[in-house]
Amino acid sequence: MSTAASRRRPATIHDVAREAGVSRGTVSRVLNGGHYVSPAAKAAVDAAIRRTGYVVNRHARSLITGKSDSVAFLLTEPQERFFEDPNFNVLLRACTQALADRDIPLILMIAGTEDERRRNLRYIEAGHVDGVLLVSSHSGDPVVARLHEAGVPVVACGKPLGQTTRIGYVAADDRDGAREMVRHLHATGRRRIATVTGPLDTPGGVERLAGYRETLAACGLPADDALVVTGDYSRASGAEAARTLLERAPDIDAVFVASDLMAQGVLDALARAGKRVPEDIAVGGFDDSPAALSSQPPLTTIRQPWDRISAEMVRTLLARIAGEDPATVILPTELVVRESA
Amino acid sequence: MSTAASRRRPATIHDVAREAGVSRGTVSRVLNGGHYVSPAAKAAVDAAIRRTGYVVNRHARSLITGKSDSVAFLLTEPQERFFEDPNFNVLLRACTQALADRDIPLILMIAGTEDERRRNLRYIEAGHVDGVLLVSSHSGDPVVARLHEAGVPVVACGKPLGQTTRIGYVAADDRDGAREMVRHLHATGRRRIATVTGPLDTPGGVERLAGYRETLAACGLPADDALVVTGDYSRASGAEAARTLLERAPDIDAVFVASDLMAQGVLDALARAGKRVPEDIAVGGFDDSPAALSSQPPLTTIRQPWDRISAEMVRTLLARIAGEDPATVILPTELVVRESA
DNA sequence: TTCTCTACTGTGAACGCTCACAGATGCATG
DNA sequence: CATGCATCTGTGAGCGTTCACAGTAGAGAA
Repeated sequence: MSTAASRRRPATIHDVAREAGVSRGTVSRVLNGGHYVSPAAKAAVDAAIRRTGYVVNRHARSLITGKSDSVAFLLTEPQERFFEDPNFNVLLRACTQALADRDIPLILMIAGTEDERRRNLRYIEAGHVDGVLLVSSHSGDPVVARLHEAGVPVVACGKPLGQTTRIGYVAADDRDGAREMVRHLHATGRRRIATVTGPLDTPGGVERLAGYRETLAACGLPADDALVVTGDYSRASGAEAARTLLERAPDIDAVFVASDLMAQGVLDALARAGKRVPEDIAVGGFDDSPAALSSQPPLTTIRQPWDRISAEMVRTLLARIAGEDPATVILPTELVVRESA
Repeated sequence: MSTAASRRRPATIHDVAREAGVSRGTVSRVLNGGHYVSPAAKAAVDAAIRRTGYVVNRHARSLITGKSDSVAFLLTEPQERFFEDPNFNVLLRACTQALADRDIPLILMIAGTEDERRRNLRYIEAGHVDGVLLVSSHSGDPVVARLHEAGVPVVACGKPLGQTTRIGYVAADDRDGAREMVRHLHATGRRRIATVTGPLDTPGGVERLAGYRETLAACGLPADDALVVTGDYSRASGAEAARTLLERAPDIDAVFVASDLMAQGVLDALARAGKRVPEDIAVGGFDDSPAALSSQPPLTTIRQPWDRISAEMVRTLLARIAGEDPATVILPTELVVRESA
C-alpha cells in the first residue's frame, strides 16, 4: 500500500509487452501508428495499455529519436510590451491550444534582456526543442539570424524585417487592413485624413503606413507629410502624436492610428483639445483589442485574425520541422465599425 | 562542410571527456556540482566544455534521474478570464523569469475545458514535469485533488478553497488589503461605505469581503447587508452592481470594489447616474491593474505584490520538489492612492 | 514442390547520461 | 610499517525507448 502522496513506479513498455503477451517491438509499433501489427496484437496491446495506465516516457523516446516533441514560444520584446499588448495574450493562448491538440507541450521563453536572449538561445541550440514560434517585431533582431544559423525551424509572427535570410512567417495583411480603414474614412466623407504610425522598424509600422499612402492616392487625395506622425505603440505616444497633428494641421477631419492603444491616447488628446469624436474628427484604430470597446467612444478598428494566425503558425512550424521549406502566410483582416468613425 | 541550416551532431559527455583527458564520470561530477574533483581535472573539463560547446542532453539525464527539470504553469480558468485579467500576464511573466534564473523551463498549460483538463493531467501524472504552479481560483477544483493524489508537488496561487487536502499556496493578504482600503475611505470622511465583492467561491471574494466587514465594525460603522453586492470580476458586473447599490441605498458615499475591472464598471455606472467621483462617491479598487491608471478618474486601489508572489511560488515549489512540506506564504499588499478616493 | 513476396514479430544494440562501486593515491594515525 | 580515512578517478550497468535487422508464417506464382 502506497500513500496517496507517493508516486509508484510508472508502467514501462516492458510491462505492457508482458501484459499483452507480445514483444517490446510490437508495443512500440502500436504506439507509433500501428503499421505492421496484426489486429489481434494491436487489440491486446491497447487493452494492456489501458490496464496498466501506461504513458510513454518522452525522455527515453527523445533520447533515441533526437527530437524533443516540444516547441518553444519565444518572445524577444522588451517586457513592457508584453504587459501592455493584449495581442500577446491571445496569440499565446491560441498557440498553446493548437499545440495541445497535437500533444506537443509549449515552452514559454521571454527574452527581454541580452542575458535572457543568450540563455534561451543556448537552450534552443542545444536541441531541447524541435522548433520555435518567434514573436519579435523589431528590425534586424539578431535572434532570427542565430536561430537560422543553428538550423532550428522557426516561424515568426509578422514579417521579420531587415533579415537577409529567408524565414517563414505568418502575418495579418497589415497593408490591406490600413487600406480598408482609410477607404472607410474616405467613404464616410473625410478628406483631410492624418495617420499615426507605429515604429518604422516594425512591419506594422511600415505596412500600415504604406496602405494609408496607397489609399490616399487611390482616392485622389493629396499626400502631405505633415499628416504623418510616428508613435511607439504606447498610449502616451498616441496623445503626443495627436497634439502634434492638431498643431500642424488643425483642419484634419480624420486620423488613422496604427494601434488601438495609441488610438486611446489620440482620443485623450482630442478630448482635451475640445474636439468631438467622431463629429469633428473621426478616429480609426488597429487591433480590435479590448481597449477598443472600453474607450470613449468605442473605436472603429481593424481586427486581426489571431486565432487563425496562431493556427497557421503552428501548422507551418510543424511542416517546417517535418522538412518542408519555409512558408509565408498572409491572412485577411476585418473592419469593425463602431462609433469613433 | 555543412550548410548553415544543417545541425551538426552535438558534443556528448564522451567528447568532453576525451578532449579533457579524463573519464565520463569526472565530467559528470563537474557538471553536477564539482565535488570530489581535483582542481586540475575541473579546469581541464571546463576548458573542454568551452571548446566543444557542450550542453547536457536533458533527455538522457532525465531518463536516469527520473526528474524532468521542468515545471508546468497550469491555468484552470475559463478562458475569458485569461484574456481579461491582467494579473495573469504579470504572474506568468514573473514565474518564467524566476524559473529561467534557475535554468528550469516553464511549460504552459491552459485547461479551460474538461477535455483540456484531462489531457494536461495525464501529461503531468506521467511525470513529465517535476511540479506544478497552479492558478485556479474556483472552489473545489477537482484538479487540485487529482494532482495531490498523484503525488505531484503543487503550489497554488491564492488559497485553494473547498479542499480537504493540505496544499501549499502563496497569496497576497487579501483581507488586510481590504481592511486598509476601507480604513482609508473612513479616514477620508466616508461613512456610508458599500462594497462590490468578487464571486464568493473565490478567495478574493470571501477574504476581501471579510476585511471590509471587520473594518466597518472596527470603525464603529453599522453592518448593512444592503450595501453588499456580489459581482463576477467583469466590468459589466461592476456596472450592474453599482446600479443595484444606487437603487438600494442612494445615500452611499463610497464603494470598495474587489477588482479594478469591476471598479471600472462601477465608474461607468456612476457617471451615467450623474454622480461625481470622488466628490459624491469615492471608489476604491483592487489589483492596481493598468486599467486603474487609465480609468476616469484614476483609481485608488490595492497593489498586490505579483513579482514577490511569483518568486515565492517558484521558491516554495522547488523546495517542495526537494522534499519539504507544503508551505503557505502570505504577502502584504499596498494601498495606492490616486484620484478616485 | 520450391521459390518469392508480403505481413508480421522478436531481439540486440544503441541513444547520452548518472549512479554505485571498485580501485588508487596520499597523508595522518596507531 | 601497517591501518584507516578522505579524496579523487575510471568502469560497467542500466534508465525506457526506437530502430535495424533477422526471422517466421502463410499466400500465391512458377
